[in-house]
Amino acid sequence: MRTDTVYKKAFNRAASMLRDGQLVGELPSENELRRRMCVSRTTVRKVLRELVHRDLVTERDGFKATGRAVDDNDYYPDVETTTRAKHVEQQFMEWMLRGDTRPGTSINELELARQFNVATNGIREFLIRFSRFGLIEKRPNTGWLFKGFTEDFALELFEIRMMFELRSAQLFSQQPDSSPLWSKLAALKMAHADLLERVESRFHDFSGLDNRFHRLINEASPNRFIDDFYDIITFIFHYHYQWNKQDEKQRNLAALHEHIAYIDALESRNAARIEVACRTHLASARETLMRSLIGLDETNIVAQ
Amino acid sequence: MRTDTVYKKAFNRAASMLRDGQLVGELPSENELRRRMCVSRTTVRKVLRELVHRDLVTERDGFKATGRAVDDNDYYPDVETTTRAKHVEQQFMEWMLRGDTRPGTSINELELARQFNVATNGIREFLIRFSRFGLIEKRPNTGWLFKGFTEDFALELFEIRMMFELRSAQLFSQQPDSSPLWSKLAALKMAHADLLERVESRFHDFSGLDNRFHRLINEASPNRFIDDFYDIITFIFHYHYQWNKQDEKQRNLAALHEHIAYIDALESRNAARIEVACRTHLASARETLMRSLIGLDETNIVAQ
DNA sequence: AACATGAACTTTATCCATAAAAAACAACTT
DNA sequence: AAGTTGTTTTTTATGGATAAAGTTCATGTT
Repeated sequence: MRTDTVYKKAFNRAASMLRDGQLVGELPSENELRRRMCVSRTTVRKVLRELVHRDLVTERDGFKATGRAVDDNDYYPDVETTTRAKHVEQQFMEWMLRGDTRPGTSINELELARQFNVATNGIREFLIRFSRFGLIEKRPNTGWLFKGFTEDFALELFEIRMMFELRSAQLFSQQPDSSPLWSKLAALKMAHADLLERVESRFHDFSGLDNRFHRLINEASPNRFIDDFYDIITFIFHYHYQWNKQDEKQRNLAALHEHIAYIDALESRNAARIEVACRTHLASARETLMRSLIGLDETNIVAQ
Repeated sequence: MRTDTVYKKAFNRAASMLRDGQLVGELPSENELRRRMCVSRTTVRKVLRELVHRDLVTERDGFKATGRAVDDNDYYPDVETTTRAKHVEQQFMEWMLRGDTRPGTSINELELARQFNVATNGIREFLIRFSRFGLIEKRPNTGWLFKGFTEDFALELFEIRMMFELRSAQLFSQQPDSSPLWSKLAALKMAHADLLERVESRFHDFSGLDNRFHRLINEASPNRFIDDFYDIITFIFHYHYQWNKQDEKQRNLAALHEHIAYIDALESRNAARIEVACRTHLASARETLMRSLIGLDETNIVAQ
């Protein structure tokens, strides 16, 4: 059966809106709510029904208004708001990056399905989606081959990333002064400076900034293939560093400085300077990844 | 039910082997056949059973030998040797490229499933696979958006292609003299010269050559992301030109000459010359595609 | 006419079932 | 021991069913 995660997530969102006063007194129309919550009216109605049922919203002669205060345990737990597909993704990534899955291992849909407690269909769909990341390969009628999260992979990934980023950075710098992206860049520079001051406690915020920065650079002259490639990077890094926190503060601090230099270079519009700053930053990111891959390897060897 | 296309294709292959004398007298072992036909022994046995049943192979005391001559209608028809997934692919590509599917159209899994006569699962898997081509986009819980086989698409595609190919061509030219790829390149040059002589009748053969050439260039310093990207190109061109044959001979003739110039440039190992030849060739390929896109557009407008 | 709610209908996300194909096991033969 | 064939087990490719979510239609209000 299809999960009702959409409803539950919407419900939680509605509860939050009630709690922090985004909804007071009489409720807006179903259509208005639908727009605000980005779900269909059918789902809005289901949420409303439950809100009324729990007295979080009162209904009198068809008029709905806020009811009793929202409690912490009115919320559905997080697991229940996560799609099956997302679950598969998370479990697979953990299996791949955390477990001792070695390059050359073959992946068995049925086995994963049993392990993750989903139908084989879900596994297969995930694997098809995931195959674009270059880490697995389909062999028809037979299964999938795990090629390994290896040094080679990192090198190939960064080779492309370097090409794309150099291209985008140069194009970015060639924009007219009138482009609104310049002020976005300035804002981002400020955000970097801010974070730098609070880095001791907030170094986790870096990854969001990193993402915004690299996406901004691509915005100047968009290319869907470059965007897609950046999705791969984001995805891989998200999961990899989620389970590999060594030196995180250190790493992020260094990257912050590199970004600032890189932004300065962009603002200077000096092609050579941009190239240096860009190369420096990416080379450093690559080294960081490579180092952590070797770390991973050793962990696995020890764990065996 | 799963189709038995693997078996039927294997059967046809076995029939061909019998027909053109690759199998005479006593048959090799099941394992040997399995290896030659790239299927499991289970399938080989099924094929053998049917061959015996049809007297194409005789069996006496467990010894099998070739039997009566193979007839044209011993073969299973082509449709029956094509996987459902492949069918979906073909029908979808036709629907997209041939029909008057306009950018912005939304794609409905259920409708396609009915139209192509397959389960929705198959459609969905195809769409997930196809989404990497940058022509469609998934909107969760809602469906897919067809972004259009447009000029933008072609431009973005060729921008990346240019970057990749320039990179690969330079790296190719920097290989040591001892690399076996040089002789492969020489062979390919010969094949081009050959084709050039017979171009009047055999111009269709160009696309195979084109593929071999561009893949060879990538072989010098492989990168999985570049390979994957080349898959996109191959796929798109395959279907696009399958239904768009205008000027085919003309086009291929021009491309043949460009290839030869490009190969000469590679052999000269002169970076500047390589860059020029590569750019020239790709620019021309891009123009061809763009022209045919405009043609497509007009056809659609007229057809409406 | 523009918006609300209710109800009916359609499509997506998900699970389950099963024949075909692959892989593993077993028992022989050279 | 290495290679055969026969048998059993496992896995993949595909179809089918259904609750949840989205969309459309109908009817009623301001």
